[in-house]
This record gives sequence, structure tokens and C-alpha cells, in this order.
Amino acid sequence: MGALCDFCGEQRSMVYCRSDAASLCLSCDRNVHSANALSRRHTRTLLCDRCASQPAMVRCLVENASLCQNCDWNGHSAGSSAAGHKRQTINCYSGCPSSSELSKIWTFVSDIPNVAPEPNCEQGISMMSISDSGVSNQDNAAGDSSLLDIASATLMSDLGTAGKPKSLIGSSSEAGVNLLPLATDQMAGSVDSTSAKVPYTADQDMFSKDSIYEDFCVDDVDLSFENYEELFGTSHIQTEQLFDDAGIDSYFESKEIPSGNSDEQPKLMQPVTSNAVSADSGMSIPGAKDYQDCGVSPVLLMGEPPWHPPGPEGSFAGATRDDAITRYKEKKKRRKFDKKIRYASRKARADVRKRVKGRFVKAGEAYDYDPLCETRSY
DNA sequence: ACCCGCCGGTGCGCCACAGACTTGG
DNA sequence: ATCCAAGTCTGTGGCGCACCGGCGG
Repeated sequence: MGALCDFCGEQRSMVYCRSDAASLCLSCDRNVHSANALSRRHTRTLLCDRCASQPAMVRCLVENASLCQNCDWNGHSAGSSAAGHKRQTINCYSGCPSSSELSKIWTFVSDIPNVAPEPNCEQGISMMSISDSGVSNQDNAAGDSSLLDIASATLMSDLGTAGKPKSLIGSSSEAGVNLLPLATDQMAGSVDSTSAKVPYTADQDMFSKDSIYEDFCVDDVDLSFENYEELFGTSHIQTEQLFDDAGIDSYFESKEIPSGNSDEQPKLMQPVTSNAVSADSGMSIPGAKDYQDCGVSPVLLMGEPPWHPPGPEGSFAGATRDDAITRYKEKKKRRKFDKKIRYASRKARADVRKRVKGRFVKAGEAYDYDPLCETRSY
């Protein structure tokens, strides 16, 4: 069963907020993120069905499960029996959507509980719009159906084949609910190319609407980060490899990857710069610290999991790669890419604490930086 | 080939303080 | 064994500085 809400500790957590590093029930999500303009900008997404501790990034249509990147990779890695499963991206959102609006964002979730509207958010909801989805559904009769257009999530192959995916970030009205498509890996063989470019609508419910949470359960194991590798095997290391110095550039290149499905045409990997999220986070590779903002790891931005056997025109040979991996691992020891917020309350305090040259100052003393209003006391 | 200065990327320490944790009665 | 108070420790984010490697002169 999924974890309880980090905020109320009573309801089942359903969404994950990267900014707060918190799993929240929908009620608390609305309460917490209606507090102020900044919190409304927090991007949230569904919680991973499998590990229940990380933000889900893709929806496996076969398993009816929302998966975080690690669970996705572990479950659908090349060579596994599930490698060919169709998956689609899961959009994250910001603002204060109602339960009905969320149900449009995530059409595959059938048990979104009703959430009382937050007075602070009324305006935001009414202004909600998506103006530049790139995937439209003009036929949708629902009044605020613009949500659904994107929402429903783009088939993964859309991202893989679209020439220039448009950024959704910033396209919506200021106070509205922003839907932020999660970038995905276009894992070889994972998508049936014949189904690409078919905008998903509620009428095309190609996958069961049975509760995705009916099997929302994981073994009773500690899912803390401490035993991450124990739980997820090699994925952590694989992630590390991504930032391999020599490998970075190669991932920026468009390259063909071998398909796990022999019937498919090889897919071109998209350059990172085409990814919507990169624009949002201002992320720079390899110093990507901001990848967590929308639940998008740089790994996904790179397209292909780095441990995937390089294509014929792979940019580096095995020995060079090994060297680079070794170098990266040495660097990794000194870095904190995987910083995990252990105490959200402390983070919340630090986020609003006044500073002088970056250092916290005593309450009431002069400061030169106030995170809340960016004013100076002198 | 070697040295030097410049530049950008990166890591680390600092700060206050709430809350978690430990210890002793 | 349990409770409580007091003391100690931890972790949080932005900034400045030091360090490092790459590059050009």
C-alpha cells in the first residue's frame, strides 16, 4: 500500500511535490500549494505505483501502473519481458487543480478523491489554460477541456518522433494550472510506433480505467534512500554513468538506437534542447541540479539510459567509456546529486529564512535577502 | 615544451534555529 | 519500565571563496 501523506499523515499520499520533497494526499496538496504564489508554482505529479516514494514519470499501459524513472527502467529495461510495454508520459502540474481537473489530467486514475476547492485557488483554476500544447483535441466538449488535451499524456513515441516538441512551460496564464509534460526516455522497443501521434481522448480509453491503485502495493520493505541500491539494483549506478564526462556530449547528439522490437523503425533520439523541461529548469548539463523540479531527471532528458549498448555510431568505444565512467564515479563521490530532503519542515524554514550573503541571520536582524519578498532591511 | 594568467565549473563552509535525538533523574 | 526535562545534534539554502582544469598567449 502507498505511504501516507507527509503532511496530514492520515490520507494515502497520491501526488509527489519535488519542491517540497513530499508525498501528499490531494487534499493537503491543495491546501499546501494554495498558500502563496510561490507554492502554487510547485510542480507535482503522481506518485510511483511501485515504490510509492518517487514521482511517477510514465504510465505503463500494459501494467496499468504509474512508474518513476527507476522503476520504469528496472521493469522495462532492454531484454526484460516487459521491454516492449507501451508507456506514456505522465504530466505534472502546478497551481491548484480540482479533483475533476486532475481526473482530466490523469484520465487513467479512476479514484481521484473529491477535494474541496480552495478559495485561494478559485481564480487560478478559472484561468487555467493550455495554449500551446502541440497536441490538441478540438472535439472535446468539456468546457475546460484544454486540460485534457495535454493531460492525458502524450504517448511516448510522440516525444520521440516529434521534431520540435513545444514547451508548455510558461504558456499558461500566470495563475493557472500548468501542465508540464514529463520528458521520458524513449526506450528502445517500448513504444509501438504505429500508435504514435494519436492524441488521446477520454473516448479513446485504450487502457482500462480500473483503479490503478487496486494493486498499489509494494512489499513491506523500507523504501528509504538508504537502501536504494538494494531495492533497485544497479539503477543508481546507471544513473551515475549518465554524467560521465565523456558521455555527456554524446547524449546530446541525435542518434539511432537499436529497437527492442524488430518490427519498429529505429527512433531518433531528441536533442536535449528540444525538451520542454530544460527550458523550465534552466538546467545545464552536467551540473544539473534542477532536474528534480519537474520530476525529470537528466537521464530522461538524455533520452536513452546510458547503460544501453551504444549504437553503431556510438561516440565512444568501450575502453574510453570505462575510463570516463571511472572518472565520473570519482567525481560523484564528492557530489550530492542525489540530495534527499529528510526534513521538509527544515527545508520550509530555510526557504523563508532571511539571509546576509547567503548566511542565515538571527530573527530581527538586518538582512540583505528575503526569499519571500526579496527585500532588504537596510 | 614550459610558464603564466584568465575563465568557468565545482565543492565546501558559514550562518540561525526548529525539531529530532540523547541523556540523566 | 515509563515519563519528563534538559542538553546536544542535525539539517536546511544562498552566498562567497578556494580550488581545479582547460585554454590561449
